[in-house]
Amino acid sequence: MESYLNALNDPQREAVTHQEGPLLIVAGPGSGKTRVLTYRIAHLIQQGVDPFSILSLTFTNKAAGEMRSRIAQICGDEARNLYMGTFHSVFARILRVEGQRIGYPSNFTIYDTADSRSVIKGLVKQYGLDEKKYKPNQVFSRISQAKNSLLTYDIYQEDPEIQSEDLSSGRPKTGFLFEQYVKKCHQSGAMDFDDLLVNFYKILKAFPDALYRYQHRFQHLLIDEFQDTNVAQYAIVKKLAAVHHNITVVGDDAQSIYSFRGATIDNILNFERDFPELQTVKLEQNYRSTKVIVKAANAIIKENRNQIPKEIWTSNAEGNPIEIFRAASDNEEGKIVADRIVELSLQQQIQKDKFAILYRTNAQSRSFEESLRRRNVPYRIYGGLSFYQRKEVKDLLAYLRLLVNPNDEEALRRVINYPKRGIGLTTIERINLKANALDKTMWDVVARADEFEDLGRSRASIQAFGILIKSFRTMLDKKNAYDIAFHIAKTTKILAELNADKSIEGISRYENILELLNGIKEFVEEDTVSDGEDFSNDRSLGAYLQNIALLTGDENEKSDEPAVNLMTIHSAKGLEFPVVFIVGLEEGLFPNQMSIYDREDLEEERRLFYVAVTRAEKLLSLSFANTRYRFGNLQFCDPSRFVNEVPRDLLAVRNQGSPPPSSQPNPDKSTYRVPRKTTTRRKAPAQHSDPSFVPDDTSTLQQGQRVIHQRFGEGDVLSIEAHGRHRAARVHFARVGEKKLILKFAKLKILE
DNA sequence: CAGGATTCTCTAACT
DNA sequence: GAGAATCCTG
Repeated sequence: MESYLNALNDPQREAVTHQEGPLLIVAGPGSGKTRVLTYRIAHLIQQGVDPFSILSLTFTNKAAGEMRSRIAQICGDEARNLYMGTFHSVFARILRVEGQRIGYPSNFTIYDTADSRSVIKGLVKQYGLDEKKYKPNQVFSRISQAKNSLLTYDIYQEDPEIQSEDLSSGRPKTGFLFEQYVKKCHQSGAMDFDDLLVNFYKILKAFPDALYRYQHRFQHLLIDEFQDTNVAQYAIVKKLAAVHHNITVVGDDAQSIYSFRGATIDNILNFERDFPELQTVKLEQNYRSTKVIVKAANAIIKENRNQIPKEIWTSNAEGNPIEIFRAASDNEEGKIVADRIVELSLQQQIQKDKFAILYRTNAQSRSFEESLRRRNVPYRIYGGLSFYQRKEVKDLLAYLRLLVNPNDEEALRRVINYPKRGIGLTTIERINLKANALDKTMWDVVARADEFEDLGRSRASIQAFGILIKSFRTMLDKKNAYDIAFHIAKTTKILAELNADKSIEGISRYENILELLNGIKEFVEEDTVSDGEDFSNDRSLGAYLQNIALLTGDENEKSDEPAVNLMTIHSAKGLEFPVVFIVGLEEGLFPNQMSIYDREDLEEERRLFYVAVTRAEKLLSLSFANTRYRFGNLQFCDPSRFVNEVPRDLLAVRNQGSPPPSSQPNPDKSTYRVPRKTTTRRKAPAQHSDPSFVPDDTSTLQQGQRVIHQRFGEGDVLSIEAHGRHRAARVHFARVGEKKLILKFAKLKILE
């Protein structure tokens, strides 16, 4: 039974058999990280550690599921007792029990980002703030950032630096909105994703008995993808491990790609400081990729200034050179890639599921979908709009949410007039005002509509709605989740209404509802769940909602036909494929426009490229297009600088596609150099390209001023905001639309 | 208040 | 180019 230790190399074995105390595993891509983690957990169990006392945290559901099943393969049933899942799902589970301490019901709702934005939008309206300035998205991400750094709204509102940032971005009321948002969520019995971290931390901090309980329950902590944890996550983990110090973290600074979400590499440095007796193991041997791919990866990451020096190596075969394709357009890029997939799978008998197409943004999937469909190549898209985010699905789910938690205001707003029952916006606002005046929730007002005279003409409809929901609620204890959901879909006529729509979209909506009902049925009938993060036997409606709230999209796999994998690079993290296509390698797309002005941002993009490259086992292919549709209009693109960072002797040019539309005589086919600034061939020649253009000092630039940019022409400054440590201006240019410019770098003349 | 027409906005990544 | 938000009319 100890035989699994023989399958490991020295550092791997050291990591697996490490006894007590803190352990940092620095794991390069393909170095057997997941294997080490799973073996380590299995080893702990074999050594007599109770699986109930092991907490293992991962970053995505995908990773969690994979780990659990791998451990089950070694340890069998015992694996079921492990406490294991994503940070969010594990903490959500704990908060069902502990949330009461801070005034949350055990059946609290989890708001997704759409719900959160909707709350903020409502608040902006309610307080009469400028809806043009206070965009829900921007306010929300500001609040989210604060929460992930464990800043409360009090601190936020008192911090002079934060306040001056909000002031200069034209949103001084953000702190106020933060406060109102938190209060509104609390009143609605709802937590957003960030609250799942923040509130757990709050409880650990404020209630010593709770802290004691979890410190002693979780004797061993294991954290995967540690480089992608944020301040809140680390603060919690640190508290939990403070007594026993049995904490293993696995990470790779070179693969840190979530700083936009508050992840900070400082956590690794803090870890060494907080646990001084730390032992470190480095896993540098790559078992995944060919020598060519490993060499390319090393060369790419060397371009970054900030990194822990290390070099991955492999004893695998040299392998084929990296292919590179130039396409005239995004559509042609789709065709080239699809053709190459067909060719390879025919020539070398490669199964379709061995291929992956990786892109920077979800929007890029379309040209590949089209070309694959045209060639009858099956494919599977990961990510994008999840099943549970579709309107019709959310609508029916909102009924279920409302039953379980009537204070869930977002759910109430969603269904109060769906299907149409004559309760329009005016009436909804009236209910809201009344609720605010009485310091009650909207549901309280609806439920007691008969007591309120002044609800206008729709009062009867409101009453009827209240009675309807109450009648559904009586089913909660008697019927299972499926029966309730089906009953609702039927009696509200949602099913009939969707079935009546025979358009293509209508049919698909109807099918989605049926699929949702099916899913609920499956959930109800399953007696235990052994994979995924849920391992309780609670089959109630509340349990169902909790179960799906943190799912992302790639569940519900129905076809088992081998299919080409399409996904963003972010969601490809942790995965590997024999043949990988990295597409859309163009300046402004990858690296993304937003990140090319700041070294740290650019380095994160480069790490993302590094992650993409290291997904490939045997064959790697890069491609870019000369033109691409974005915003629905044609843009000309330069090849990504990242292409040039791949050593030339590792590259093989596969084609030159159609000649680029501009005059470039397609010079040396063996290389694609990024044109230097001087040779930039932009369609619209700059109006002010004259060398005498002398930029003004923009250190005091303010919103409302008018500026001239060399290339973009005249524009109005919409706002000044912080961008990392720099000041940035959001400028609307008459010719090219809105751009965000880092003032330190942008050359601007001030007009007025 | 509902339904249709039109306009706007967004596109960076995920729990 | 899609999907949501807003406007307009009945």
